[in-house]
Amino acid sequence: MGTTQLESVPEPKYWHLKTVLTEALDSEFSVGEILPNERDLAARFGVARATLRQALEQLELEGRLQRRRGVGTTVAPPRVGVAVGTEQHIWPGTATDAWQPVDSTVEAPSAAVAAALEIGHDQSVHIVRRSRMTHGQPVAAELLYIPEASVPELSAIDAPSGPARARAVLRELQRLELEGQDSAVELGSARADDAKQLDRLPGAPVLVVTTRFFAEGRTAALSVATYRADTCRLTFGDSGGVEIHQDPERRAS
Amino acid sequence: MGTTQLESVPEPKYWHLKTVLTEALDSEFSVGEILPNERDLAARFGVARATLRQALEQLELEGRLQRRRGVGTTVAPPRVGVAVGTEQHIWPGTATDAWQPVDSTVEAPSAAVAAALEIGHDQSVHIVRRSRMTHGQPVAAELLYIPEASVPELSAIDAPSGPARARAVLRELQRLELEGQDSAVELGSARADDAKQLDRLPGAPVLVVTTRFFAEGRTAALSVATYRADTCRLTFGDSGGVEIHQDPERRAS
DNA sequence: GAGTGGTCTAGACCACCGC
DNA sequence: CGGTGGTCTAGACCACTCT
Repeated sequence: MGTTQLESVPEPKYWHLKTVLTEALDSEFSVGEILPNERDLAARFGVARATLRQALEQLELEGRLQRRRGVGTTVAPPRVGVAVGTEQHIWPGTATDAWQPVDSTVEAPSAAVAAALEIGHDQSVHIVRRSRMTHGQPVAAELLYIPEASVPELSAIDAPSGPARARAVLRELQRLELEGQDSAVELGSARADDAKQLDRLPGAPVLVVTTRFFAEGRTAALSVATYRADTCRLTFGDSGGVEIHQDPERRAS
Repeated sequence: MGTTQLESVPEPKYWHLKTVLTEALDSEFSVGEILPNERDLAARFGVARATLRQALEQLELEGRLQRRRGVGTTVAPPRVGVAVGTEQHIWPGTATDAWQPVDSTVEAPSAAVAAALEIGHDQSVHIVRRSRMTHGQPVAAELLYIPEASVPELSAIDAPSGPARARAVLRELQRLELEGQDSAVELGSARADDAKQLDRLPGAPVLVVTTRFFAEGRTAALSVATYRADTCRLTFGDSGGVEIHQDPERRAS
């Protein structure tokens, strides 16, 4: 009876692997360093490649690793904090805007969008696509839904297409005075077009931030922004940077 | 050359599967209904079980399915919106509190926690464990770190242990007047203890909400709350319920 | 073309739940 | 106990990137 515990709950191999790798990342690797390839790592740990991949996938989900097909697996930098809660950073068109307009179209809204905007299913909306960059990397792709009622002066289409068109819509929208906003965050997986914009594969985990903007007593716009879950930490509130994790502090080489 | 496109980008099977299943969920299934088991489903679609599971995993990640070992796969209800942004709902001990105290200990803080609380590594902190319920289901597990300086009257330990002890700490903390707070959201995977509290397997995807509470010009407390990513939509701001998804509206049988 | 990660297979066994 | 989802294997081929 003096032995170690009988292990009534044997730990899955991939879970143990993840722990070992986490410790290795904390102590033996520096940011940007490339790991051995999956086949070598699997052999080194004496497991099947699929099992190793299960561990790597979790580590990537937690933002510790970055994997790129055809290239390799590298140690990821700490997640970047991106502000999503302060009005200044979000209300389209503000000076310190991290968003880049991509293009814009006019379409009939889906039922869900129409409901959130409190408009009829037949009233068309402007859809502005934007892209958010941080440190030269794309971190978010956004679809901004704007009822035509919010930009009444835009009846005649002056701007041809592309970014110019998007900017024209945003310029009109900016005339409204923002009265409040309302956000929700949930986990999703990247649609094919978002994935391309975010430089990820389709299905990659993303944080979907849905924001309603209120002006003139109505819902003036609806933003659905998908952020890369692996590289982003969304910050709300006054100051911008909490730097806390459950695990011990990390170090660089 | 009159044929369909040459498909220079063949869609992965699991991705196509996911699409098919999503449509089936939207049109042919109602919330709570149980799906055929994985072996049958795989056979029906003519794929290996592992491939089918890849599709199911994504659907579970998106909150469309719920899988329980030994039981089966069921159609998940829409995600519940949980408010995390309003001070009233979070500041410990408020009347309309959805949190249930579990227990409390005094420990030396990890380096990361000490840094966030701006205290020395040697000053011990109270750690209060709480659990958040919604609709009878556990949705979040929290660790609240409270420097002893924030609850000076608590030097003598009156309450024995467990929930009573936790409540005593919270009661003291509540004396402080909250001056502000500061949150960040990121994706993580559940640690073993959190997973048990959330009724999930270790490694399950969670949304980690890190909140700093400010009072008396200091960081008075630090909360690290892990929410079930599959069932929760975190809401910030005034009103509580945005109900938007990228996909068409869902229906019930 | 060589090397990487991404997809897929067919099978096995295990842990858990409810009967 | 039978049925479920969870883990694991050993192999194959594909898509991509870089040189």
